[in-house]
Amino acid sequence: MEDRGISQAVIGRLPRYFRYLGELKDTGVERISSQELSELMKVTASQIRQDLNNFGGFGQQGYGYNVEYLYREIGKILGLDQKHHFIIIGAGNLGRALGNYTNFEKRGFIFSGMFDQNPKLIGMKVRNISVQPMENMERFIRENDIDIAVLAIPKNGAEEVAQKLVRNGIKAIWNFAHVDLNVPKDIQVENVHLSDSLMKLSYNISRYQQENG
Amino acid sequence: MEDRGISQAVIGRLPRYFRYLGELKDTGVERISSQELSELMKVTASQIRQDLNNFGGFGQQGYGYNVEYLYREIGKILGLDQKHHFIIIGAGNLGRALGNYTNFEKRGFIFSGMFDQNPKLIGMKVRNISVQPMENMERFIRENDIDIAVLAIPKNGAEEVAQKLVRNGIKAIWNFAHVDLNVPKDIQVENVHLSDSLMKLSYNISRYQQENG
DNA sequence: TAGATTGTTAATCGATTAACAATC
DNA sequence: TAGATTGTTAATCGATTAACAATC
Repeated sequence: MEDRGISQAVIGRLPRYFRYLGELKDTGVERISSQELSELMKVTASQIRQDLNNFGGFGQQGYGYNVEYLYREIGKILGLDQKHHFIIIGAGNLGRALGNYTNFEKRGFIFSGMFDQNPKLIGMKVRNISVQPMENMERFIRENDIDIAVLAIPKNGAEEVAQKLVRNGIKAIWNFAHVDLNVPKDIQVENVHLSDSLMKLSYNISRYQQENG
Repeated sequence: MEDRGISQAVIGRLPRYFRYLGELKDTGVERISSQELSELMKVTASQIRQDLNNFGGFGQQGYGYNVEYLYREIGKILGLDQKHHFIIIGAGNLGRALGNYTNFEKRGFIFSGMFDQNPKLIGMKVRNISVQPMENMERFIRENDIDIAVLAIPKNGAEEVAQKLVRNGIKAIWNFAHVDLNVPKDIQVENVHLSDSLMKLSYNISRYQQENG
């Protein structure tokens, strides 16, 4: 398994490659060299070749990379050729916003259910999905082959819900709650801590001002 | 200026320190050693000490760190002692969700305006803020001392809006549009590419399955 | 074939961890 | 003072970049 031990630094760059290649493909570009791509993406050509060669040789000496082919291969590496059913926990503003993102469907992520503990929100529709009470969640996961749960609830309830998710066989949690979840390491967790992101921005504003008056 | 050239790796960890210290403070913990904090946060004590010493010596030999003091100092480093006025461009689901996050206010980020090009959304209220037409944006930025713009629009319009923001003196862009913005380097940009994040999750699911059958 | 460009090895750079003297 | 723990230097580890032989 040569795929083992790919660093998260590399994995974190794959979606960006995928995006640029998709755009190139859509504008009819057939081939591209690591040099050209590096200028477009503002990274080194060396890094591009190193990154790709973690997964195999997708290029051809003297030619470069076939855009369509490379795009498709990176998609496969990212697992976008597979379908994933996901549920959203939390039908607040953020949960509803995520539920309405139709783009996820294009990448194989299928919005299958939505849950909330607030009785007022039960029955509300987000796209074609009705919000269900939390009590239905565990059974729903087991019966509907759900692999991803999107946690869009306040941090207080997050840990408890996460434990339930794990017990019912969820494979991955996309965590928007502002807390670090404590789950077994075979459960994949991707954190989106919006306020952390905003603080980084804040830091960089202050820093810039300090350095430049 | 000893603050110069702090790596983004370090900066990216500051909000997490800030969060843990805030929780410790709220539970009444007065002092903590790098060792104790390292166990809590699952990082090395060495990394904590190194990270903090980029900004100064906040601890005391034989004692550790005063939680309250360190919390406050990291807050200052992050610029959270300053007020930042922000506007949200795009009153779609995501824009509205972000506008409704009252937590940002606690950190000094003040929601001051919201804009959309869709006539149907003009006048809609998000908290106490009315959605205004895009035409008002440039003047609003100049007249209301806005430093941060939250870009919550589709990628197609993002670059054009970004240019307008820059021309009117915005300092930072919190970019949720799925595109890399082309702005001068004195403009701080923090990207939140949700679909990239989801793809990383997808990769890790596939990888885990491959390695474990 | 000659030219171009990959795949890959080697060199460099930066970030993390370990160790320990300084000091509270 | 003795013990604890920082601040900081040194060692290690990993990631990025450079270089170039392989090859299309």
